[in-house]
Amino acid sequence: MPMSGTATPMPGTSTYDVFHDFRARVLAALESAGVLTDDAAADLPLNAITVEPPRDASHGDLATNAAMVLAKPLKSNPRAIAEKLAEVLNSDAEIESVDIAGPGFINLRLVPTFWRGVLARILEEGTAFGKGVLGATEVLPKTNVEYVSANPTGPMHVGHCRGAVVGDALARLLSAAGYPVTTEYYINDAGGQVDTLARSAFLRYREALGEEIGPIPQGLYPGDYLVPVGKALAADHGETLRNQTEDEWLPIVRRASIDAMMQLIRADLASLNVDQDVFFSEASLQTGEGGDRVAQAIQSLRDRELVYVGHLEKPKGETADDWEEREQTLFRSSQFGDDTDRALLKSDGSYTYFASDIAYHYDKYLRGFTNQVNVFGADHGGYVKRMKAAVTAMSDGEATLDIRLCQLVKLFRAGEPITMSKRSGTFVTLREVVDEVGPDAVRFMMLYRKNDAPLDFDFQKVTEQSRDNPVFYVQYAHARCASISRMAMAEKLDVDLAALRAAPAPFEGLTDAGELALIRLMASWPRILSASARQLEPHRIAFYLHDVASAFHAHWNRGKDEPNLRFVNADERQLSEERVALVGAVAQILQIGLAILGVEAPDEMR
RNA sequence: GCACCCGUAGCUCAGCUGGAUAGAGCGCCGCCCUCCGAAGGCGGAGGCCAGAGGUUCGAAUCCUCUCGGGUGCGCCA
Repeated sequence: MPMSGTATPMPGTSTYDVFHDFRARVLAALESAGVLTDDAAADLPLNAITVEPPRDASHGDLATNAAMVLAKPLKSNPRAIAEKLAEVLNSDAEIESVDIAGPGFINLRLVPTFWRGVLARILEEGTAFGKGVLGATEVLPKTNVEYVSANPTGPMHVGHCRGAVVGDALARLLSAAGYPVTTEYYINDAGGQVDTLARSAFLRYREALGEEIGPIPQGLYPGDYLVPVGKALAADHGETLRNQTEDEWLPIVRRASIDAMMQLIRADLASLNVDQDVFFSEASLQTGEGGDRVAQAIQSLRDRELVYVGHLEKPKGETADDWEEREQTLFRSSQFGDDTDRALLKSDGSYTYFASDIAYHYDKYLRGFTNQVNVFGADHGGYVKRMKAAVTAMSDGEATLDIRLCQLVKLFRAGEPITMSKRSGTFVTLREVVDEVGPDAVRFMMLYRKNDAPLDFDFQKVTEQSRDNPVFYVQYAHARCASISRMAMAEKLDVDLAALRAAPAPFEGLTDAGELALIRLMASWPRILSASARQLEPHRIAFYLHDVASAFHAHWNRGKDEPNLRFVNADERQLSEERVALVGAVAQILQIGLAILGVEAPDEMR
């Protein structure tokens, strides 16, 4: 086997992580160097010891801060510790050189054989490489990712797009890292807006029966998408609804309209390759089999003495000119970090949206989700504290809620901003965007930015086939890999991975710095995946893939000036096979990463 | 007024939850195709990390304040 002795992964780890491996070696070296004694170790900040890639590759392959971290508690100086440590590390056959640099960094350079062994390992793990990194070393909580949750009152618009993509990628990311994940859409089908929807649809129903309805009155939804709903109602119910009172027809029309809107929405989501596991109805919280779940959730807060009747102070904003003081049923969210307590009941005694949402999150907790993640638009930022407060309160701190806010997306066409307004009808739907640029471009661009940074989306740029366009750039790298494999086939190369791995000195032909750099970059994948999942930051995957693509394109181009570096060379069959295997590994990493982003990895882009 | 987010190259943004000389793309300047996909690559110029204090071996990163931009602010959903 290529990996000898100490190179075995950490116990229980299913995927190979160089950084874990060498962190363990550093800790072991600290012991044998006499730096760590059993009784001293307990008090030392061992968790702060990291093994990372150095910022500048010229420093080496790996760097550790161990000496700097330990210097103070051991009342020693970093260099002294580093020197002791270096001596031990130097005896590791897989470490080529140990350098002490800067304030006390220890830089390790590993022997090329080691990196070739890593390549063998990566190829052996295949598309499972990196999978479950976090789950292998700890028990991960049952996780629920809720996203989109747009009101079921019409088709989705671009504003929903980012949340949909981020939520979906987040779920894929967490799942890849080993979390048991369920994705969910919360249907807001209980508020006043669905009654408005029903009245709007009822108008379309009368229209379908031949009535002249004229312009759609203010306050109702004017969109054409309700026309088919009206026709369907006419077909199903004929004249009967028209002769009923609103109390009679409203629930019927509402049900039908919501169902129709959810069909629209789910089709929109499907066009982006988004499909949640669970669609949870807000209305079912009150009318479902479990009785009034909202009342139960409020009761659970009451049991914790977190509900009271009181008054809120007048807010300072401009919005409160018609303020009048009222007595309200309130939740003590301020005990959990919120700015003020929040209302659970309206003055007419009905539940607030917040109360329903508490019940919904309580329900998720009762279903076992102690790790909850919500993706919201930035305009719901004010809602974050109270919701987190509620989850903490109801679960007595057992469950955590993370909320990712997505900032606005600004649309451009060739650098010119596209102004959107519902009034003027220049209102861009999600479907229009996907139809024009395709799901891959939409998804990648939405993920090629931190979710809390605003995003400019230029229709022209994202369809451009050039390196300006990161979607294309990464996909092109994959297509290029595939092209090389085709070339290898044409040359009748027999790339037998098992045989290559089993060779006495696997991949010994891979000696070029560019080849080894690619292996090193690929070796950092588990680290990228775990950091990305821990931080709930799918954009890191996108940037990493861009790095991989860049390193690959760069190396590919070197083959133009130096033909001996080309991957496929008919005269060097063994070497070519090893290189094609390397290319296969690059393609594999790109596939794994793109799958998390939900973007295709095409074999051709002609 | 308060809360949350943001402020990094001319522009758009990364910066691995405190590490070494702060990076990439665009734009600008100069190069590389009888060659595995030039739909690509290489090199150059370009920075007081908004500002001021603080924490420590070490700060773009953490804390405080100031300035500037965004979002939101009693029963809507």
